[in-house]
Amino acid sequence: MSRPPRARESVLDAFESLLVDDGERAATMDATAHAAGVSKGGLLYHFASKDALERGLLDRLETLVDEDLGQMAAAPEGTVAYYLRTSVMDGDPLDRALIATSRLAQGGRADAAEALQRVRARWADALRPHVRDEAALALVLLVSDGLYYNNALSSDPVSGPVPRGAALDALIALVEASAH
Amino acid sequence: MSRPPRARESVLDAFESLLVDDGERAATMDATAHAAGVSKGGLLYHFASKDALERGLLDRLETLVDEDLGQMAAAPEGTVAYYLRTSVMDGDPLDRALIATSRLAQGGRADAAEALQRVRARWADALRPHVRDEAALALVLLVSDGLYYNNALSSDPVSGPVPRGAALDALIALVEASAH
DNA sequence: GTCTATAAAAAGATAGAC
DNA sequence: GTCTATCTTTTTATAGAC
Repeated sequence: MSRPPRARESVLDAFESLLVDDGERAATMDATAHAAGVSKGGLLYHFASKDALERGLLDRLETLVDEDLGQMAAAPEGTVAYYLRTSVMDGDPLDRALIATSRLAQGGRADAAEALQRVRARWADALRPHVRDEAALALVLLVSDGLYYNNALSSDPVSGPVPRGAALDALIALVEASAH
Repeated sequence: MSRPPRARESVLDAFESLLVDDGERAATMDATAHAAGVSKGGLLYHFASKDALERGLLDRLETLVDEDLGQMAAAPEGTVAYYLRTSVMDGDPLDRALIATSRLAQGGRADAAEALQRVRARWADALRPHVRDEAALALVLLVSDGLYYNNALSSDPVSGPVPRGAALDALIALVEASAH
């Protein structure tokens, strides 16, 4: 278990927060350094370029997805239900890394878009044994993508058009009925 | 029917194309002017600022959604099937305006995000009479959102993870079975 | 309506002190 | 490891000629 430097992690946290809360435009190196409480020079010691900073975020995403795949396999409510429920953003580290990466991808960062497609393919492989056929798999994946898309759009993650509580339960029941 | 100046429209086309093809980062005023075949001064005559250019795109989206709602109500295959089928990007003007607006939204443009939520609400109102309940409505909307999200991520709109042909037909059948 | 020239600010990156 | 100072390039915007 290699422990990355604290300062490096808080720079990454700040970059991620700026992306999630204010969009790709706002996530400059200057703003990131300021939000992390370091100078631009301090930031550049840990990440030598904007590109390196972005790669740092993609690496973090990869690690968090590894962990999530483990959780998913062990979920008592079932793989599909776990996957859908955790697609509704509640601000956990994976949610944040995913939204932040999606902002980079839409900004025109090709490797961020590729990273997102890669993690989606890994989730697809994990779900496939638990659904009836490919159409059912597509349905589950697309509903999850839709949930993330809406999470990414609304500034307020709690209100907005994303179903929560009983509405989310009903949606999951509906998808599971089609998929199993 | 007010006919907007040709040059103005081609500036808007160029801006939209840059957003769709290369991302928000690439869609600068300089690049837009160049792609439209005008000078920066020429562009600024039609759109006095970056903000005005972006508002121009949002206005275009609004108009195209008006037209689409008319088409949707008259679709012989049914409202839900029409909605889902046209959520798979085939490069028509509405697809492009929607993806371009989504890039602006993720870039941090609050009014673009609001515009997207507004058009989503209009589609929801049009679909509601044609589905069983709110969970079914959420399902249809989220599958569509998921399709757009994936369209927006893959540089190549034809390959990539979005179902086409028979796979799309199977998906639509599955959703309709749950929704009607 | 469209152009060139130029200003003003912001962004990414380098150099070197501490 | 972290800082300040500086440089370069890019981006937005203005002014004014044609």
